[in-house]
This record gives sequence, structure tokens and C-alpha cells, in this order.
Amino acid sequence: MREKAWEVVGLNEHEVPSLRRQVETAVSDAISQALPELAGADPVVRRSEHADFQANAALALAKRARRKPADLAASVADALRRDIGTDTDTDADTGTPVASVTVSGPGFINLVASDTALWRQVAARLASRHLGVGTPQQGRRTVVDYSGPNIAKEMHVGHLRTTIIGDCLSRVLGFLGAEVLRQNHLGDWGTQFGMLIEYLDEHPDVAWHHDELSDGTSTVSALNTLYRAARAVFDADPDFADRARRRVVALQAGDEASVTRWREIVAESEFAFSEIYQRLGVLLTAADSAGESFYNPWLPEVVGELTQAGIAVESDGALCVFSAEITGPDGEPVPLMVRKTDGGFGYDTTDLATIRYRIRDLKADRILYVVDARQALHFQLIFEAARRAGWLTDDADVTHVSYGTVLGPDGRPFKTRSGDTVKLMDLLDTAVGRAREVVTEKAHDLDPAELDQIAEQAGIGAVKYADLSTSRTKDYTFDVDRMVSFSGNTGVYLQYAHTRICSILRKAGDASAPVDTTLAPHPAERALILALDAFGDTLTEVGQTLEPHRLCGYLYDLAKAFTDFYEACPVLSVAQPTRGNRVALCRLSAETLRRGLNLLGIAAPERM
RNA sequence: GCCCUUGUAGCUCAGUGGAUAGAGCGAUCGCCUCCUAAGCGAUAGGUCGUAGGUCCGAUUCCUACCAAGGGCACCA
Repeated sequence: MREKAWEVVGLNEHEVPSLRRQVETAVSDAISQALPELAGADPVVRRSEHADFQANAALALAKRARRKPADLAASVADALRRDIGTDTDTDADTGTPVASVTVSGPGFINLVASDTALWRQVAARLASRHLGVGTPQQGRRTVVDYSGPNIAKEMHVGHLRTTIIGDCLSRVLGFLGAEVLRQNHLGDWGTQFGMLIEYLDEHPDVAWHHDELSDGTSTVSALNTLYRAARAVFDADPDFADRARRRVVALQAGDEASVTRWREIVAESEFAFSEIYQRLGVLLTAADSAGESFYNPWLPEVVGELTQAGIAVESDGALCVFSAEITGPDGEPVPLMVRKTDGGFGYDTTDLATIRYRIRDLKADRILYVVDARQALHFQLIFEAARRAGWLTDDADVTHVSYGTVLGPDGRPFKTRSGDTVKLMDLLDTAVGRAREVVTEKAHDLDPAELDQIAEQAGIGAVKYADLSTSRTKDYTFDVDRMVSFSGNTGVYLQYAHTRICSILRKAGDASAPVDTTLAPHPAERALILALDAFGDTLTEVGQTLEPHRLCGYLYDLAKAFTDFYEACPVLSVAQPTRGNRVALCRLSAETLRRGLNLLGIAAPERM
């Protein structure tokens, strides 16, 4: 045996192919050898309950090969065994990762990875800067449109999913090498501002700037209240309603005083949003804002282009783009309304200007709209129109990353008892408050400041994990108690696993011992290594499917695998070289969990 | 009327063209001289909406139906 001990010297940039990929290659090669006419067929390698992996290719290929699946499997298995035979004479670095092959059932090929290969993966990932994860999204310029709160309105639970899912996808795609451009499509334009500006002007005494308000009241909260007051006056007082309408016209015409006041409202609102984003650990900043008003200057040009191309046509006094694919209840094509009868522009036009800008000016290769599923038809129409206009071509990939509605316990869209939506800040306060109770109760000699910080991290993490861990497309039932529960499959479970590892590593002292690849791993070690090794494959999948819940599921499985290891394999009390290998496993587990949590946008405290 | 999404354990949800469909919560019973018990083990709980079809094999793919939710012109 010429096994070399893997020394971790500085980090390299190497991608480390997973064992599963290596096994796929080995099985593919074996298929080519045993059955040249079937070369290139999918080896159908999966994780297995009966071995480390199983290859199901024989079952699928039997008909094409006109052989019994079991015979076919036996031939492929023989070819795989020949590789194992030669491996003892060659450098282990390039040999097959497979140690044994058996055929069972109707033609399943069960594959066990070699002990050496398992430990080699651990060492190689520890030595790599990105845990050996590759960059399949390298260089892909990806616009991620998410969050999109409305100016002068409070963010509520309805904004949670778009904000958190969009942020997670930004992080994952960025980690996989994409050039991510975050875009916050603020609702910062519309007739409601006329009313609000007029009201503020007529009541100069009311406080609403963030530096005038008492703690616990946000600018948007104050503006929200003022907006409702304005609305009430608008409905009750025809003279005020007239002045408000004139104010809309003035604002749209660029009247200086009105525009200044509008800018002030936008800036104050963005200040409030940034407080929420910071608390949530969301990467969005004011630099990512490109709201509806940003596209205003281009709307006439966009409409002109569509009209000139004959795509937009006059209908009942309005200007519309009629879908060639979809019809409405009357059997007629469904329109996008690019100019209303009164000459105004709605959000159809804004969204067309937006997609044109993202392709033409931002030069996006991929655009993701993280928006409520109810807008599916709208985006279908926008994408269709953009194609017909020639803005959107096959060079760009545009996806509506839709997600389900947040429902209350009654299965209806979520509202509080009073009929209002739940404010996002209130939800976060509740979650952090509950977390503080638990942290206080369990506190392991933490000072008050540390306790506060951990309560914050656990509470916010719980809310985010609850949202990210369920599949995107389904509606989901909002339940504060479940969201802020800290046992079972929750964000806290992952954080807790991480703190336990950190505790071991603190006590282990210098953790840079080399990995001994000749040791036979304990079953719990084997399971943990196989879980750790699948990190990159999981991320690649998330990058393709745009489904963060797969990452949550993976990290939960990983944390469970670590917990099993923790229960079964003492680290500090065993002798070398076992201790060194277990410390290495702890290090890789901690780094993988930390990185995984980071990609979910969840903090990974070292103690709790 | 047409289109989209969803029906899996009491509840909330994963899951896959393949071997015995999983997890958490809730319930019952256990486990801290031992690296953090926010943990672990065990028991209980299922005709994977219904009916057909494709397939060696379907909870997974296809069709129809049933049920729930959503969407389809001047609000965004």
C-alpha cells in the first residue's frame, strides 16, 4: 500500500468531484466495457439503503440489450471488479473509489466505497477553499428580482417569502460562480402618493421622519397611519380629493416641491426597509433598488417600439398587446395594457420596460423573478411580449420563480384577528422574544450581551428556516408557534449541531492533524462522510431547480448524520490516529454547516 | 368556459420510474458520573385524492374525474 497521508497545507481552488460522480463514471466505464453498444447510457447511480450507492442501469437497459437484467448487472459488476483488481497496482489517487460490488434483487448493482476513497474526500474538501464545490454557474450574469416592498407601506408576512427565497438563491448562485445582480423592484410610484404628499403638506406638524419618532415606531409605520388618515379625508372631503388629484398631476409633471417631498418619502421608507433587511440578514441595500419610478422615463419609448412593430394595437381607446397563446373568459386573447384610455401607464408597461432594461442594459444571461404564484399569467404575457418584441431571445433564460401564498390557520390568506396583515417586524420580535426565553433557560454561562445576540440569531434563523424549508410552489400555512419552535427540523437544530462541533473543536486545540486514509470508518463516520460529500451536488441542484428547500433538507440530514456520529464516536477521548480523523470530520462538518447556513442566510453562532 | 397550482401519517411537510414510502410536531415509554439533553432511542400511526393507461416495475409518467386554492382589460 502506498497511501499517503493528506497534509492540509494552505487552501487550494480545486473542485472535488463527489464520490457519487466518481461512482457514476466508474459504472459508465464498466457499461462501456461490458456492453459497448450501450456506451453512454445513464448509469442511474443513487444512494442506497443496502450499500453506499446502487446502480439501477441494468434494469433500464435490459430490454435494449435483449438480456435479463440480472445477467446484465452481473456483466457490469464483473467489469467493475476488474477495475478494483487493477487498482491495487496503481496510484490510489486515480483508482476507482469502489471497494466491492454485488448484484441483488432483479438487477440492482450495490456499490460500497473504499475506506481510502472516503477519507480522501474528507481531506481533499478540507484542503479546498470552497469545500471542493465547483462553479457550474461561472460567469452567468443573473438578475434576481426579489422583495419589492411598497414605499410608505409596512413590510408584512407577505414579503417574507420573496425576500428570503430571493436572497438565498442570490447567495447560492453567487457561490456557484454566477455574477448576481440583485434588483429590488420597489413600489415607489402611483396615484396614492398624490394623496399622501398633499396630506403631509397640509399637516406639517405630524412626525414621520425616522429621527423624529420614538423607538419602536418606524417611518413606514407612521406613513402607513398617515396614509390611512389621508384616505379617510380623501373619501370624506371632495375638496381635499380634488387637491390630491391635482397633486398627482403635479408630481407626474415633475413639480419640484412635490417631487422633493416624494423623494423624501422614498428615502425614509428605504431607511425602514434597510433596518428590516439588516435584521433579517438580507443582502439587499439601497444600491440594489430599481423601483417602478426608475423605468418611468422609458415608458413612452417602450410603447412606441411596440406600436411601431405592430405588436401593440389600439383597443377600446387603450393600447394593448394581445397574447397569441392565451384567451380569457370571453374566448378572446388576453391583453397586456401598455397604455390606458386616459393615456397613463400601468405596471404592464413598467414590467416590459424592466425586462427590456435587464436584457439590453444589464446584459443579463438569466433573470429570476421571485414573485407570488398568482402573477404567473402576468409574467407569461410579459415574457411572450418581450419575445415578440425581440428583446428576449434564446440567449437569455427568464424564469418566474413563483411561490405559494401564505395562509392563516383557517386556510385563508393570512390576516390577524383585526383583519390586518401581520407586520414583519412584529413577527421577528415575537420569534426573538420566544428564542430569548429558551436561550435564557438553557444558558450555558453566557453573558447578557451574548445571550441577546444568540436569541436574535436563533429567532431570526427559525423564521427564515421555516419559510425556506418548505417547497416553494405550495401555499403554506403560517403558524407562529411552529415557526418559532426550536426542536426537531428547525433552523435551531442546525445551529445547535454547529455549536456542538465548535465546542469539540475548541477543546481539541490544534486541529490540523493529517487524515489517515487507511482507517476503517465507523458506520456513523461513513454515513457522515457520505453526507458531507454530497454538499456540492446539492448546491448544483439548487442552482438548477431554484429550490432552497433542497438545501434545507440536505443540511438537516447532515446535522442528523453529525448527531449520530456525536452519539456514537467520542472524539477527544480516543487515541491517534482515530482522534485526528474525527477532528477532521468535525472540522469539515462545521465548515459545511456554516457555509450551508450562510447560503440560507442564517447565522451560525459558536455557542448557544 | 379556459388556464395554473395543490391533494402522501391526527397536524405541518419531505420524497423517488425501482428493493420495506420518510421526517418533524403531537401521543406513550425510556436515556444526562461521559465532547452542550435546543439532543438520542423505542412504540403507535398510511388503500400516497379516485379510476383507467404506459411499463418488467407507478406514490412518481400520461389521460379522465373529484376536491381545495388561484388567475383571466384600464388596481398594482
